[in-house]
Amino acid sequence: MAATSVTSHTPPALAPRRRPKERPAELLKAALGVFASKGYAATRLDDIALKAGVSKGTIYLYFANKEALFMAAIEAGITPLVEAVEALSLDEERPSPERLRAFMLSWWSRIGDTPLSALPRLLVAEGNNFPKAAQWFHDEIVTRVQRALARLIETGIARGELRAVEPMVAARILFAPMFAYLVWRETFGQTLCHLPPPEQFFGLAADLLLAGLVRP
Amino acid sequence: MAATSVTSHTPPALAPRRRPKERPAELLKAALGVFASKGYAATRLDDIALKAGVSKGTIYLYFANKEALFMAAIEAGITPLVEAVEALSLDEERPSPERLRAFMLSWWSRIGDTPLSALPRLLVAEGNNFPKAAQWFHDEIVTRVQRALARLIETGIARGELRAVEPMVAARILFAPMFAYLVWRETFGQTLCHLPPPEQFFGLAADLLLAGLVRP
Amino acid sequence: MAATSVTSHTPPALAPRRRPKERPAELLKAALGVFASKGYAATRLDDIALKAGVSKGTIYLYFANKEALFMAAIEAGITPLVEAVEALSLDEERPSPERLRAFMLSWWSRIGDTPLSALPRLLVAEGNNFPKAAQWFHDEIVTRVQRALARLIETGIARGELRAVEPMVAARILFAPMFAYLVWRETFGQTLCHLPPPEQFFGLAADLLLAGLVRP
Amino acid sequence: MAATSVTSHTPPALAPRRRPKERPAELLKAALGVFASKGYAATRLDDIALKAGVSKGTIYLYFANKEALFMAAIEAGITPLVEAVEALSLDEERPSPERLRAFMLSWWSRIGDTPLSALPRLLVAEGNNFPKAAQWFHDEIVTRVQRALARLIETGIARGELRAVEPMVAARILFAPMFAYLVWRETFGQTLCHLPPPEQFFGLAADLLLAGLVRP
DNA sequence: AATGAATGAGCCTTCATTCAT
DNA sequence: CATGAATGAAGGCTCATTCAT
Repeated sequence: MAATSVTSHTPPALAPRRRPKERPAELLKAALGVFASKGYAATRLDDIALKAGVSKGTIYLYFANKEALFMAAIEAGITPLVEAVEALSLDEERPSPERLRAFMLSWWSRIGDTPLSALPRLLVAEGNNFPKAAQWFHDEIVTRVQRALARLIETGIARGELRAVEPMVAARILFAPMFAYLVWRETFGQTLCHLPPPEQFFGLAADLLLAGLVRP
Repeated sequence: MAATSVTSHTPPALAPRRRPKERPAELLKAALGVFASKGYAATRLDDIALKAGVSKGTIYLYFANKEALFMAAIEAGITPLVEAVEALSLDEERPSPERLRAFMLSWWSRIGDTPLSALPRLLVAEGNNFPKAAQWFHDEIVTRVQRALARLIETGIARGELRAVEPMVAARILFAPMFAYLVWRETFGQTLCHLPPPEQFFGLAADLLLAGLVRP
Repeated sequence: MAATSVTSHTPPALAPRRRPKERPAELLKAALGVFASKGYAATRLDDIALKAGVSKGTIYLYFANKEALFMAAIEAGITPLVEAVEALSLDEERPSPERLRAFMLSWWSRIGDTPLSALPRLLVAEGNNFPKAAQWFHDEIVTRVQRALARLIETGIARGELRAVEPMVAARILFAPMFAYLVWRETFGQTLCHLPPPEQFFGLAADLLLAGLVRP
Repeated sequence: MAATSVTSHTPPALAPRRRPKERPAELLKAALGVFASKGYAATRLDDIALKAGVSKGTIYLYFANKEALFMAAIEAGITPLVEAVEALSLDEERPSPERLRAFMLSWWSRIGDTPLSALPRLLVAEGNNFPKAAQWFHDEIVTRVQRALARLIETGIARGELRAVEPMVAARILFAPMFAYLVWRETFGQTLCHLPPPEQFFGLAADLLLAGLVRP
């Protein structure tokens, strides 16, 4: 009837499972996992589809293209990360040194030791290729943690518990061990690079830094 | 046709002629630059060839394939980094607190503030895809810095200048601000993320951490 | 809650409800429109479904596949075209020159100036990919118009009104302006290609051609 | 060394033949052939590459993408077509009726009966999808033929050989049989649609139309 | 009957790799 | 040594087709 090669489509084979409402979230979760593990360019949509238990074409029912999926996955990762950051221990009743120590430890248990920890390394890796995403991550997460720490320090100074230091700079410094420990573990693996256990690391970090912060 | 003397007088002309001996090094430099900026998968050999002022085929005269070029570029970046690390200030004569402060500042001026700073971020980004390279970088660089710091601390403890802390763990903690500051600047840019100037940052970092280390 | 009578009074509402019997025809109409506008390969079933106000899957309730839909759309277009051709002015009473002129003008008003005009161009475009359809169109439409013209000429010759020419060849020649005008307008647009208005074009065409046909 | 699936390229196999200077023209010729036969959307770059004796990737060394190749192929087809049109018989010495007849016949031998004849049908088919190309074709070819015919008619009128008719409209009408015969043959095939031989067709067409044009 | 989510083959496009010059 | 034309495998994306609901 028709010319050769103009029409020649073969039908699907296996039965599809339908969960339209959950699909986007499942896809985003799978996407974030693969992106975080391989990076943007090395990730094939096939991998994501496979991980999500879905065919490649399904992705395009929910996302315009690879980049849109990436950005959405970042967003889907940032949201709970923001929540986790906001939930970090900030008990105002306790003295400042205790609060700082608790903040560090709760950072680890609520973020560092969870799947949320994949995001920071991903954004460090893709920061150059996706400046918008990097900026966004910085504004939403890094800045937020830093501000929480800075407020904690300011309160401590106001209460006379801490020395008068520049709060935003000190906050960066307090944040550095938290960030570095997480990135190291994500990049090199806990054991491969002989990272001390988190309790020991954050315990000593708090000891050392607080000694400098606390008013004699 | 013309008198021999006439033509033979024409000088060797402006023939600076490329020096094949330097080719590999030029390629590696270009490669490291592009890899560090875009990551492994997003880097095209065309880009590297263009940056090196060479044709794409030339790369294959010196390297077996993209991966070999990548590994060689990493190696070519690690070597001067190791040298820079070894050259970090370790003046044994001065008291320990001064030595630590000097170490931090010389880290910044000799590494953080130089093109060498591109490498750590690249390896954080590609750690998952090239575990061998990551391990290698960790062993050669991270461990080396850490050991230098640990030795410094051990000496300080032995001299009675510093409190008795676990040197390797304390070294990690001291290294964290150095590492974090560098990664932040590479990823988000000095100004975009409102990073304090290095002197202020490392100055306060040394103050705080030393307060915890120094024996009262 | 509310009185039964109140709610039960609400009328059967505005439920004009689709009439499944007309579905296939609506689909064919939509299909022909899109196929004619974009060609077979560039047409997506989505477009057709959208235009028909139906979901994509519905198409498969009535047609085996895209090709079957295409052929059916062609057929659905050919049928009224055949009818229109058969209805073209053939008043045997009038003298042959008048009959020819009337034939041309009624071609334009009954076919050229209606949606039926989309079909010829579509078949010119897809003739190579769908030779069966092309042959079919030619046999049903082109040949029919030609035969009508040829009969008209034969009668005129028999009556002594027209010169003795090969009727089938002369018919082709008379058909050429009709066909060309239609294709030009469909392809380039009436105004974009500065086509003269149909009355002028067909008037002059009839003048010129009849001068050659009519017996001096 | 590297992570699985990050790098896994296999080398080419067969020896490439190098004719860089002739490549673009070969590609354009092959492309025009396939596009004209199947239409834009149904044409696969593989087909073109195969026909040009080249691999698919080679196309992208010379053309940005499928559409650019299409437009370039059109252009490559239009150029010789314009030349052929300009070379159509316009011998001013002979009387106008002879000139018109010669014009028609030379149209057929120089264009209709050559590979150049593929282009008009292609542009009729793709006119809706590529309006720019259609407009271009119309301005370059259709208008040019029409103007040549119109000038011929004007001269004939000025010489008193032809009746006073609107030259541009009459030109369209004279062009119609030429255009229609070509499109019919391209679409339905010479024999399949019982097209009379060109000499007979154009001979009678000239007879009929000239009878209307020539001054009694 | 109708829907629309899901599928997967296929096509355009890229790019690491090769090789004749 | 160096080039750059050529290759072809792979990946992003589309869309005809199916099927559970």
